[in-house]
Amino acid sequence: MEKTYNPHSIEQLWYQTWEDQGYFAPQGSSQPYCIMIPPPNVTGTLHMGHSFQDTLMDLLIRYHRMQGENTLWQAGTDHAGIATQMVVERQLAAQQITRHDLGREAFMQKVWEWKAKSGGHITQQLRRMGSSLDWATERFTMDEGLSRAVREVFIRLYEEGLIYRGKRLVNWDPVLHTAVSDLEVVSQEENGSLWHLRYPFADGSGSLDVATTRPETMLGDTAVAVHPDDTRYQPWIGKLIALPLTERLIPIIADDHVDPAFGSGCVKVTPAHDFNDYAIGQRHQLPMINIFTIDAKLNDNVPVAYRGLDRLVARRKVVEDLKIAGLLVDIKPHKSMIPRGDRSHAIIEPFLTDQWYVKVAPLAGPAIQAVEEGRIRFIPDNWSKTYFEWMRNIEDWCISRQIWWGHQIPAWYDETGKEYVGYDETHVRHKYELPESVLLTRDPDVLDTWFSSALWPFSTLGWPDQTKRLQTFYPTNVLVTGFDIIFFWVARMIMMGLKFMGDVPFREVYIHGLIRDHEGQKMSKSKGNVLDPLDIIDGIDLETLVKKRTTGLMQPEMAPNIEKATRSQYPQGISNFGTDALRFTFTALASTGRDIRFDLGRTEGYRNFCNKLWNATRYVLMTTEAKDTGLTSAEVELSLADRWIIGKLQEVEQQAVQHIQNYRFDLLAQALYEFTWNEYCDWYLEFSKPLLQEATEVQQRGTRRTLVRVLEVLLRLLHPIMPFITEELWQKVAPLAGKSGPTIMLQPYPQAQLDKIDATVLTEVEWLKQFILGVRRIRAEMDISPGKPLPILLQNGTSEDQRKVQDHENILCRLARLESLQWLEADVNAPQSAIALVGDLRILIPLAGLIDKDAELKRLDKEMEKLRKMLQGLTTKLENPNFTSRAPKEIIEREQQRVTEMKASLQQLEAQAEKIRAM
RNA sequence: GGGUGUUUAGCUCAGUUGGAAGAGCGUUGCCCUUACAAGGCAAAGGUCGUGGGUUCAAGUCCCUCAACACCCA
Repeated sequence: MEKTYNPHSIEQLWYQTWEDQGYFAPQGSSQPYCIMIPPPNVTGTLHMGHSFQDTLMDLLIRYHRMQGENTLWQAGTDHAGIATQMVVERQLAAQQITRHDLGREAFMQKVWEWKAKSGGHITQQLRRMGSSLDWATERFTMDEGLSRAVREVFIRLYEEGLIYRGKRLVNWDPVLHTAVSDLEVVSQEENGSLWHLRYPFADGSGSLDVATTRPETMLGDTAVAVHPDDTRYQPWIGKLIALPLTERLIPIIADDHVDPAFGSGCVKVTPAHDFNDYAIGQRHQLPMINIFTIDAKLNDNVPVAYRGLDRLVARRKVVEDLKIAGLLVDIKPHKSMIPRGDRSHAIIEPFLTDQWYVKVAPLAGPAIQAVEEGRIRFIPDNWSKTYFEWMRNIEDWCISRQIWWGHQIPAWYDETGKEYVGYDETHVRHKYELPESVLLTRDPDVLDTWFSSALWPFSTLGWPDQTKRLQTFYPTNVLVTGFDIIFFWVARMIMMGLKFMGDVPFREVYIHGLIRDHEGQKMSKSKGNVLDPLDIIDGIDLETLVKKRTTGLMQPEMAPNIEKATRSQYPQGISNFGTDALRFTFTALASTGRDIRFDLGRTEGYRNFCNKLWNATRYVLMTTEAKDTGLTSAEVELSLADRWIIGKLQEVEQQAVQHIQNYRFDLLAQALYEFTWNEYCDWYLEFSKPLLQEATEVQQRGTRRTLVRVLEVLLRLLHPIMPFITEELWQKVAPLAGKSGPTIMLQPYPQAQLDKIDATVLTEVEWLKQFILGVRRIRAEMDISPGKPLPILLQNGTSEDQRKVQDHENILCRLARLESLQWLEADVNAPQSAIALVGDLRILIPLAGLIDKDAELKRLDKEMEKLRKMLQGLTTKLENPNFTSRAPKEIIEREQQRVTEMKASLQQLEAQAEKIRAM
């Protein structure tokens, strides 16, 4: 074995083997366990959020697979309507072609070609993470099968009246010319102005001032609203305004949603161009005047002078014209939230269009109930509150998009505009008895990508066919996802699952936090703080990293700052930490919080952990290979150390399973790290060294057997977190432990055998540790070289102490680096010494030539001071009659016990100090 | 404005039914000790955001306030 762990020499090879051998496929007929991958965007590349989430899913999957369950991790990607269409359009644009030049059919062909060529990028990256997805049954939301499921659901919902077409306000992207979902709109604070406009009364008796951030929309105003209790305006409610720049008269209305403290307390109401105003318009039956074209230019509903102007050009002209008319009161700087499309970066407009909707309320009821009744459990539980909050205020879901790439809506219109819904045109004609003479045109719109994602838990398994897979794996066990898409995806899957499968899509929803940078900032290209998981795995030099972060920026002026920050944060670039270290980092970070700060220092630490495990294995192999590791029936004797580490192993096995079941991956990582490093490596391997040198052959056989067996189990315990290194090492260790099999992946996950924990063994090893630590502490504090063997004297021990010293003399001498051990009678006057206590046992290290007398006195003083302080606190507590009369007996006894021990120690130390002083 | 969280060591975070304040990283010493310097041995470092309350006992339960974050409007 290499002296240093090198992830790259092992990772790819093992993944290839696993995939080729078909280990990722469900196996057997035992209890099924299934997780659906949240399908990543087919145009996407793997980011930190994915790799975090996929690590946790893979951990669960590997654990359950090792438990022998029939385990499926369903693979797949979604077709990402807008994103994919844009990618292909951009390629066409390079050849000066638009999709309209090609026509719909040819364009779709181009998209499929792109998908075949480049659509597998993210799935390749998932493989680099070690994800054990069942690739053989990978699905895509535009597959024929999934498309059939989409049509089926659409038609059934339509026939039940749960899908309808209507004119509503939607988020409109004026560049892409489509409705977009809330998730695709990013609102950010931008500098703007608040314009105060004067609206004169129609009867000339005065005017009102209104404040607005969007003066151009005044051309579509249909009312002015004030708060009903606002005494300033009460007299004018019901009066008419002569809307400036137009010929229209609009009423002054009262509505409690008006904030009297904002601006002048009067708001202009533009129901066709603002979501709040739309609601006001609904309440007051106001007319809605759409003043925009699909490009967000002013249309023919405004006076001629403004027609055809872009909204921002129109804004300047409106303001100018109002100023000329003397109706501009004031302009104040104002910060407001500006919604922009996450793809086009255009300002999104609330826009009145005909769209298809899902009537959500009837579906939401059962979905709420499923969570209330515990048929679906959120972890952590408090996310159910967020879920309920949203589900109880749910609005209808706009599912149509005005793009080409996606599931085209299965609706046809005749020449009068009447709609017919069916599987295809033939079916529609048959179903509605339409003769060939009726000209039908298909609705050009496609469905929101989330519509097909909502069906993912059953469409991937073959629905609407009642396949064996569907029967086996639905409902799935757990959904692993971020809280940001509870509304967009989780809730919709629950609704659709209940509706079409009659059962929940998953029994548990594990909500994890979102990965942020080391300062808690969201990672984004524009901030230049993005880390690419592949760069952490493979490493990247500084220049490449800088280049990667500063090219293709939306705001190129940010580049110098980004470059500076990057150079200062990663002066050496990023080292190649490997997949296992990255996975361990994610596992250790997966606590219950909602923000997770990612710090590469952690990854480095866990890379070191891999190296530790690697070298521990090297040691074990060096001491056991080609030797008898107790595989035959030859006699075996287990030492105290052997029995101790076997006991500790049972404890950590028990904890590991508990933590996985509780979804506390951070605690899992911590427990395994602690056991590996601080118990197995720091103590047990050290104990084994003297044993293997000095013990009898029967005992050595026992220790060698324990070394390999414990390591073999440990590798299995760690496998779900770190699949590669554990496989590599297991292949070497397993035969020595009497295990065989082609892969660690399919070996059983360790189960604790609690009867192997022996309390007396644990206490005895604890005693050994205290003894060794006592000597080491003096050595370190007295500046005695760690290499120098020390002669020590022992005094005042019990017969048990004497027995222990005798039994473990070689361990004590080796680990504490002792030259000699000698017992003194209690009444013998010991030479001037430094002292360490293990209970009543005094460990004396003669000062002669080694230790400064004053230094030892100082050390003793410090220790005594600490003891006195603690004693003080405990004594007052025990003297309090309230405590002694009300606290449970065990607690009181324990405290009394502590006082006794401390008093004894203090006495010993005081006597020792006295003695040194006297000499 | 409504909702949900967070506040514990220099940094990032754990902390079970209330019963001796923990880890990793960083810092400081000493050591290249035959598995590992990506290491070993040891040490320092905390009024648990504030102010109250319940209790024999509060990081933990209740209330107040403050700061910060996110979601919805």
